[in-house]
Amino acid sequence: MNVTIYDVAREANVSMATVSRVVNGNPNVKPATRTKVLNAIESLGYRPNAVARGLASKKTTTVGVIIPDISSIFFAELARGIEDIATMYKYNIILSNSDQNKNKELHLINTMLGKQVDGIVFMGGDITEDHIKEFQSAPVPVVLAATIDPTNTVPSVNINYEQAAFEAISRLIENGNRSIGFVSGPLDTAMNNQKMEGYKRALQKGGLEVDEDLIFRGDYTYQSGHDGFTKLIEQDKQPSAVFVASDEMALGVVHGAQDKGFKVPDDIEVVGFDNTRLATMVRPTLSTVIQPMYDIGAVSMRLLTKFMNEETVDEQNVILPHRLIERNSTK
Amino acid sequence: MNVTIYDVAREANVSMATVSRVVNGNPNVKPATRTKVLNAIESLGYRPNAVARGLASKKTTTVGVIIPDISSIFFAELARGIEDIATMYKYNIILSNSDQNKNKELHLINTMLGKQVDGIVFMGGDITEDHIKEFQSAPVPVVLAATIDPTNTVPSVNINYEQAAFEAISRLIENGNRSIGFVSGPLDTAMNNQKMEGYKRALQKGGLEVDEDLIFRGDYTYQSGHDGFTKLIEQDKQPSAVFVASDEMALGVVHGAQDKGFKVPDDIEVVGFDNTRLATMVRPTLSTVIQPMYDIGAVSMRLLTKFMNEETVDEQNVILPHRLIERNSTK
DNA sequence: CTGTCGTATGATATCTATATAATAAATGAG
DNA sequence: CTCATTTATTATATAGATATCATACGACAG
Repeated sequence: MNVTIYDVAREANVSMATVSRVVNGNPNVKPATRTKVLNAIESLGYRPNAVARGLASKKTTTVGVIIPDISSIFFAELARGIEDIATMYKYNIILSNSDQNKNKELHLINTMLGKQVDGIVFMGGDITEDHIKEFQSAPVPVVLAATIDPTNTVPSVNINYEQAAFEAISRLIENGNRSIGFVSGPLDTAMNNQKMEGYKRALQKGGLEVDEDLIFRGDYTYQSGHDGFTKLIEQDKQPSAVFVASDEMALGVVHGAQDKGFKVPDDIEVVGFDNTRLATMVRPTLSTVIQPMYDIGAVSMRLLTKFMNEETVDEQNVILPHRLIERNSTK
Repeated sequence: MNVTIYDVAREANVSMATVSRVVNGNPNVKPATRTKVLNAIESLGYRPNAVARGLASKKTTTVGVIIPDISSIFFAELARGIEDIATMYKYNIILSNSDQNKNKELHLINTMLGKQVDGIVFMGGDITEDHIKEFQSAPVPVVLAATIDPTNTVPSVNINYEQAAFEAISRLIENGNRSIGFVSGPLDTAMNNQKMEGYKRALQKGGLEVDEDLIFRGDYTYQSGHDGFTKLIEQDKQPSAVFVASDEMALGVVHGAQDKGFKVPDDIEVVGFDNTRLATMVRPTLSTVIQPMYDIGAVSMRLLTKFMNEETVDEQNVILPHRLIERNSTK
């Protein structure tokens, strides 16, 4: 049997209420009593039972984190941002992978609510009405990280994907490219649609036509980037530049080009997205859109703490700054 | 106020005990009663409170996972293996980063035990006596994943790092290399010492001398691999091959070599370690030692479930197979 | 010296389940 | 049809903390 608050109380000759006060740093305890209790705690090796505490106080100091895939370099970085801030505010995180499967996502939300988490950070792809209903009926706050709710109903932290894509493409147009391919992510998410819109808007503004043959729908993997390039280069209107929706796919594009004898950036310019650590691990190093993943994680967790503490929040849909960094895969 | 088991009992005109039985799938419930209860649960939207359940049953179906850095591609893959098996066995995981800081590690263990986790998967570097003491006095089982306890006291899942390094070096010697550099990880962990021993044993067996100038101590980052190569190539006895303790550093070595005008593998052969996804994302693709990270995670979690269920375990220190995969960074 | 107020402490209800023992109902044997 | 057994159900203790309200104790004002 474990040592409980009651054992400490007996050992120190006080009531459990007093022990509780000492443990929780309540100031209304005589220093002498405090010492007595502290000694008892020490000598018995007492460690408060967080489960009992959670039941009595209705706070678990635990937050749920739902993530598509922790083994993805992108989400892992986000998760680290979340966890660091959680630790800073004395929360622990329960982390689960959803694989962006809607049923899993909804199920995980319920499991976590059952575990009485004090809040949830959600990362996913497609936010449906069912998701929103679930979030709104949840008894605790929910924050979306790097995840777009088209209705802007749920608090979230993102960058402006449309604008970011627009800027990247505009830069490629400035460089003189007249035919620009796009290796996209799966088009069932609002985030990817925003990138698509930015791509199209930039082309239009630059007086270029949108050619559906120059758009390849990848799945974020290196291999799909490689495949994407192969596909694009077969088109009549061969692209002289490719905008890619993630760095990992962009590496695939770079190597796909090199494997076919193209020189990057001389024959083909490539711009990635995210600025994961990968971007500097290729030759040539990758020009990419900086998406501050760690910060998005950190800011969403911080935002969540505000909701959990019932602090006032002036803007519940945070947009963090992005930036295009030009390395050696562009001219 | 939330709906509790008591509300359901009243609604269904049964006792809370019966509701509890239905919820937990106890067969001793009349089908008619079961239906009545299920309807009440449905109509009230009852969701069992896992915290109360945890307090009463002393089981939380939650396990703690202590990991050096979730944003590392290596550990992220391990974590995914852990989480998948945890999910399979209906456990959730509380995940925390330790940065391999001993105080943080010990503190996290205590926090998690306070939260009444049913078990712990621990990943770290240096396992000290303090760690072992902590693990042994813990009221729940602990399993080490990809982490070596020199005393073999604590259950663990690893590969044989010494043998793996030995084989990699032996292969390089077979290829005719007489001067082989080693870019190591930090040498304060048993794992890295094992790699070092394998390196030395292979050299000795091959009749080559161990030259401390050909050993560079990196820190697992790409940059340190790059630096490592620069350093090694300045030595009198220039290496014609480099064995690197991680893939990320190996990429650094490959690019370091290329940046200095060396051809890989013609001038310099490079062998990495781990076989992370990075290995196929470089040109040339990286020859490396396959360490099955996902499997190590999965097997350690599976091992932990056995301990938690008090099943018998025949071998508590599991060694998984490794293999050298030769790609294009070696001849 | 009494009454009041703030600080320190205690007693007890409460949180929401499970576990256990007691009881009631149903089933089967003789 | 009765009694023994098995199955179904209830009542209640319990897990280990916090929250709330009550009480005791000094200090100090009047």
